[in-house]
Amino acid sequence: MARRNDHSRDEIKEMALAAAEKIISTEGAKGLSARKVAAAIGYTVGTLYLVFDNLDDLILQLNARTLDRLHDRMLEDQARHSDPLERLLQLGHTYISFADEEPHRWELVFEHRLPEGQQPPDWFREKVARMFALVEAYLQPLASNRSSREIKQAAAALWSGVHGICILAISKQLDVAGVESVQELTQSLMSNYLKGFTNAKE
Amino acid sequence: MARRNDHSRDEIKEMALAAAEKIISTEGAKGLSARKVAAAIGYTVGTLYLVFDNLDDLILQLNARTLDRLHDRMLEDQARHSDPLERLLQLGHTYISFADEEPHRWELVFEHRLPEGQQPPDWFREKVARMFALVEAYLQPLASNRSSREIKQAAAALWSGVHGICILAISKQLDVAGVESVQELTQSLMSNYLKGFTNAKE
DNA sequence: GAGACAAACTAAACATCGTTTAATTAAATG
DNA sequence: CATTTAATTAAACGATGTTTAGTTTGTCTC
Repeated sequence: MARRNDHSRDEIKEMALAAAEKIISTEGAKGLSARKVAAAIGYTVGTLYLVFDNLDDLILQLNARTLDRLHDRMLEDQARHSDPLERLLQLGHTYISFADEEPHRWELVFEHRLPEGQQPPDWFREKVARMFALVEAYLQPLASNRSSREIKQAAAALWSGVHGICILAISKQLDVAGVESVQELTQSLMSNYLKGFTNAKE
Repeated sequence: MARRNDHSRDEIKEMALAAAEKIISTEGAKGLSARKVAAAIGYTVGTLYLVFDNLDDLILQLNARTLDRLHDRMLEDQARHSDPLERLLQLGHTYISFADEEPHRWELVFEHRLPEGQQPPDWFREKVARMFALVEAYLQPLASNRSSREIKQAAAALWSGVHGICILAISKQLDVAGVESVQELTQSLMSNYLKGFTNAKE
């Protein structure tokens, strides 16, 4: 059969991404395959390749959704606080919580590698940059005496740190180090760093 | 042919790991395959499966070597300093340098995932724990007033932070954030955290 | 030294994977 | 109604991890 047109190209894309998300969530990155996604939405692999360039493209778009959702969550959770420091700490908390709730989906964002030499498209890189910018924005009022370059760097340091905790926690390597509470570790990293950063005369 | 016994099992293992290391270094994780390793050492896949349980086993042993080498480098570089703070900062520096020089090999250690539900063997987890212990040991003299639990947590925070920088740097996501020098970022993370951690009354 | 056993090694197979191809079907158009 | 055109599939290709059965060869025993 052909030209069924039961679904538009965009609809198929949406269905495929939704199906892929479900597979990832339950089976992890290794469980994802083109045929599995195709079967889940009642189409064949061929159709999938009509809508996506290849599997990397599909994964990239899936990761974009994850980043969007994470960004939304971060903005949402901000509403709970008005104190600048509290808001910043909340960012870290939300980041860890999200990764904890959706480990496989979060993992895929940061562990998927494009073929050697190939870089993610700009629209993807912007979504990552947006998260940095969020940290930067909330850091600003805490360090008004610092240059924008210093604040940029501090934001990068903070996010990298929280990100590192996230990764090690997900791969269970923090248990080895005797860490009891990941959230507590995150708060300690952030607040100690901020103490050093905001008080330092140098 | 059979029973050539040109090489002992251990020799084959050594050859295979060396070949795998070369493949990883030049082609990255995706370039690694059982057949490629086998061909590189003049044997067949079957022989490889006589010496390793499976590819995951091979990769695990390869990663163990990488961790050993990293640990050695860290100990070596320590000799350059006597000041405790300098030594601790040097740890971070060495970690970043190593990852920068051997990105693919380092990446494989922390991005390789065993099948769902399966955990790395104890001998592997110990190698990771050893690195935490190193940080902890050099942190001790800088925070003698802190409890061992607090020092453990601070060591975990420091290592997670440096680790996070490493990962984001390798996947080029720090460029997006406008970071110029990864080493500078690392030093800033560590020293600001330490300022906060060692000065804090709380 | 001949024969038997066990171990080393290979070739070939299996199922699965990403991706491409050609063929087929059905809607849209004239 | 005939024809074009686009949607969809079935089938194929080469590569993957892993297993299987078979073949070769060193070593041990008599």
